[in-house]
Amino acid sequence: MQSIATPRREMTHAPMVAAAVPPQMASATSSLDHVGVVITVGREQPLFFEGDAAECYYKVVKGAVRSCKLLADGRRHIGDFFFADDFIGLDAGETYSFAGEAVMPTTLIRYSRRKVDALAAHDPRVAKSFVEIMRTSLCAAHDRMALLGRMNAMERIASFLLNLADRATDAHIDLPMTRTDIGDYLGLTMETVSRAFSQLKHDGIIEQRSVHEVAIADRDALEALAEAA
Amino acid sequence: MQSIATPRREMTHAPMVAAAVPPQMASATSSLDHVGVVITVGREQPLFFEGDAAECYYKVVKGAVRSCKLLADGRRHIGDFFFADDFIGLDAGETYSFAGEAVMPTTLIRYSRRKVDALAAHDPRVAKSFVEIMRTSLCAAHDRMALLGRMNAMERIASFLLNLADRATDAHIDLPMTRTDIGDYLGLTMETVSRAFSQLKHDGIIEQRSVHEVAIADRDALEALAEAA
DNA sequence: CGCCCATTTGAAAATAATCAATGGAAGTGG
DNA sequence: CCACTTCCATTGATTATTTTCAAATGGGCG
Repeated sequence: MQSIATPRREMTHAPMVAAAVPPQMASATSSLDHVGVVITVGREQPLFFEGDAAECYYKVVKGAVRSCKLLADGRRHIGDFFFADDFIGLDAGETYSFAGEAVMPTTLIRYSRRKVDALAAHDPRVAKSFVEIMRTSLCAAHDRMALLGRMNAMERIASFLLNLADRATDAHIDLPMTRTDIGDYLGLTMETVSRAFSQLKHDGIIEQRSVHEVAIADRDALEALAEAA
Repeated sequence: MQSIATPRREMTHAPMVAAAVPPQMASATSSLDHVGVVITVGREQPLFFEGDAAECYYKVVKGAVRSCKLLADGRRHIGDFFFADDFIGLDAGETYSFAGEAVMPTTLIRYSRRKVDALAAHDPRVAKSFVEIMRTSLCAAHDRMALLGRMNAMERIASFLLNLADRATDAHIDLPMTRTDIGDYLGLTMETVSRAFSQLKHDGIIEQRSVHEVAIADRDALEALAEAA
């Protein structure tokens, strides 16, 4: 009875907060399917705004979503990126505490929160999978706080890339988001992000097929740069 | 049926992650009492280490606990401070993802995780209160990520003080932790923390009765400094 | 009373931000 | 289909904030 372990994602260099549904939960969450509706959202389009009444959960099918918070003077923080299989909204109270926006054209399943919560209330398997998602998110959030609080620019970028690499299916990493997005996610400016990428490329640690696609050429070196974690 | 709202803590300037048991849950969590053992821990003493098998939950009765993560080269990050009524450990997987240490002589209740989880498994009220604690923690964690990623030193300190003030029972704020602790919590150095306090004192925004006790003299000014959130 | 350790304060150094300009790719419209 | 436009990324130079290094102060505890 493995109530706790999440084989799916390693936490070694892993401050990625998004929580995919763990594989052993697949059957449980698939019971949600009949309350979900498939929707598509265009690039840079909002899913919901910060402060909106939180009436839906979402699961990403294809594409990428970011969660954003805006400070009073317009500074932006990206809380997380959500990719295929990631579940969005479990942490909401009455309202969403962040905006959800599509980074690229994205397909999602939208669930009525009311229905799903009711379903979870008398299906312990569903409830448990939700708790597990929250638990994983919480650990990842703590890892990312340490990253934001204590790592320098290159360490943050290296951790970020390793993180994405762990999620990726093949050798290359998709970066559907802009450099500004990455900066807002890592607590850096676009320029600092760009310089870090240039440095990694110059040092032969990554290769860049295009702006939005990189491959790790020297994983050991990248891990050394991120070793702080 | 208020399944969501947490009247207890306002999130306005509130990146404090620790989650107190919401008041409406008190009766539910009090059913835990007979599985808990009261323990006391001395100043700077460990409760558990990062990586230890997570066999217990804890609730602070009196005193203060910090959660710490160490980076490879010794840099330290404090994930959270836990005060009276805060619950510790719900986010643990098989092992603790951070160390728990008493900031001052502290009294806690230690719960067998196995027993509590079993209890939660067939008492929906307990399970629900746990989910609520995790949900609150997750929101607070996101707020604090934005703080760490996007706020400057003075904004972080101001937010921190307002946060503690919201939890405080009377007009003055207890700071049982050291300046280094505050720095490790806010992603700053001890010196930067100290300079911020000196500045606030100089500007008449806070008054310092002692190193570990301050009073907010000009709340509006402090809120203006923290307004970013 | 005196020692020790945390805090405060100061000066110098470093990291990242800001300001500014150039380069390049994707998409639009003629 | 090509040229134009626009937006994003890159690179460079300068500035600012915070860190680091160093010294002095002071409060609490034995």
